[in-house]
Amino acid sequence: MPARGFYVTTPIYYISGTPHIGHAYSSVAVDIIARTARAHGPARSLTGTDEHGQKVAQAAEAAGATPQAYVDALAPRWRELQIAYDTRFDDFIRTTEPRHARASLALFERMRANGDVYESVYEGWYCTNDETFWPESKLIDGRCPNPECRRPVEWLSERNWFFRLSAYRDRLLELFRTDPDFLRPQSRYNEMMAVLEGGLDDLSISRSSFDWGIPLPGGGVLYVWFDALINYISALGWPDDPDGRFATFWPGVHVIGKEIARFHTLIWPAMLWSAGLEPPARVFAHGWILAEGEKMSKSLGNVIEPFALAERFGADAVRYFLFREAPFGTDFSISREKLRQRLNSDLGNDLGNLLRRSLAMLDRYRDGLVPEPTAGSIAEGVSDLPARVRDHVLAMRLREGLDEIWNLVTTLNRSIDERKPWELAKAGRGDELDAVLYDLCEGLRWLSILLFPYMPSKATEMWRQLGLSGTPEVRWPDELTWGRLAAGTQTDPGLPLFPRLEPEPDETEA
RNA sequence: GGCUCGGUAGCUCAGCGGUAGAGCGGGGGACUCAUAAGCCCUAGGUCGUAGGUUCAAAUCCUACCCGAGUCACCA
Repeated sequence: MPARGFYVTTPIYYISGTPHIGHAYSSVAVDIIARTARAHGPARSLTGTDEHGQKVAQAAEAAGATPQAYVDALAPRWRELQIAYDTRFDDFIRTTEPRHARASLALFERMRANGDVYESVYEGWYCTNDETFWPESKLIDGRCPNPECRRPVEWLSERNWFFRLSAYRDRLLELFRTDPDFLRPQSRYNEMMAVLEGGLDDLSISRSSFDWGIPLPGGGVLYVWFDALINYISALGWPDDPDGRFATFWPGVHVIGKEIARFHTLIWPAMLWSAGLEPPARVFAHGWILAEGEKMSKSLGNVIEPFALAERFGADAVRYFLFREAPFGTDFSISREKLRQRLNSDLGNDLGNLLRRSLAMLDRYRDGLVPEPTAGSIAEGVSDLPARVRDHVLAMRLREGLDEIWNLVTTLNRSIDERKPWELAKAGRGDELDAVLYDLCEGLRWLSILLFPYMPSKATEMWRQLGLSGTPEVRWPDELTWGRLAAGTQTDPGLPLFPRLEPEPDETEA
């Protein structure tokens, strides 16, 4: 861990959309990374909503509300998603907040002062739905070429501000070449390199045909994407930085969906450079969650509803599934059946049952009191586990982090079968029995701490059953030392951590 | 169509120049502390196809087939 602060963000979510499992996925990923980082030093996480743009203005009008009233009514839904998935952010930014407008205008002015912003007339065919200008050649029968849109386009002639993005191509190429980890995974990196090698066009960064956006001096508003990106630094208090947050936490790490890699790795760094600031430290573009191998869509009727999912399986089980099922970064499929199987097998059988059988034996043989270990232990094999988990998580190898943690789960289960506490008890070999029982409790304490970022609620319940005070949200370097668990601790077994789930009636069994 | 990524045991994936691996599922076994959980044993898969380079190729090169993505401002 570097001494400076660790800063990690989700994309800001377009407020008029419907929260779905992909949003939860981004948020949980950032939450896991941030909780792990906090266990080692100063860390901040950020999420929020993107509230400007013509689409929002039109939706508001259709709903008979002012844009501001409209977005105010929608914002709580996005906070609810955070609650449903137990994600905890240090800040939640809305692009309609004054602090964001201030930062956006300041950035715009700095870019202009540096000569990277110029005024020009933009004429062309414009699709309101996509908020995009299309070249004549792309139109299909005079309509928007986006297959999911296909609405009629209109001829617009606007005097707008443009950003000299083309001037930053060489610098971007250098960034990509000198830091191959700047954008991951590799496939996204390759794609952006291809775009760079093809050259960049200047970018229109204001709109004058509608007014729902951050107003510019002299008329017009900032283009929604331009202001959206700035959220990452406006939330840190830039440019005034009264609390020193920007100085401490920027540059940060952005977790995004793969479809917006271009904005985050080409446009955003160039904007920052133009204003004399550092580009983000790293961008991780994750894949999509598919339903049975297909993209979720309303027309296919296969949309997985995030609130119902968390309700049925529990936030922690879904969180676990999302990051155990596939390497972070790739597309993968989700289904209720797969989720149930993971829950029963990994969480119920391996982990939940380990806690239960361990505490049951402690109860039976030692009245639930953690014994004094006087014989050998399994400590040698696990000493470097926390560092391995930390390295994986902070490098966004979230699946590998869980794999490592599960090695300890397996080690503890195996150790029970090998050392056979029931035989030790019958034979009156008290020291050896104490050693086994201590190892189990201490191992479970470790698991509680290591799993806290992934499954905060269940990890806390483990902690409670182990009879520990406080929560498993502790500094890893201090607490993950074998033997810190105090002898004499009174444990408090409870209900099964992950009760077995029976198949749903409509579920097809494999 | 250009470009990118992938095609390895039933499923999900790791390996990426040196005698084919893991988890899950399936099959078998010994136990009993436990959520009929856990533990041990068990997969003989022409590593998409066809060529090539090499003493040696899932592992490098070429062509092709299949799937996905991107080029088109939805996590």
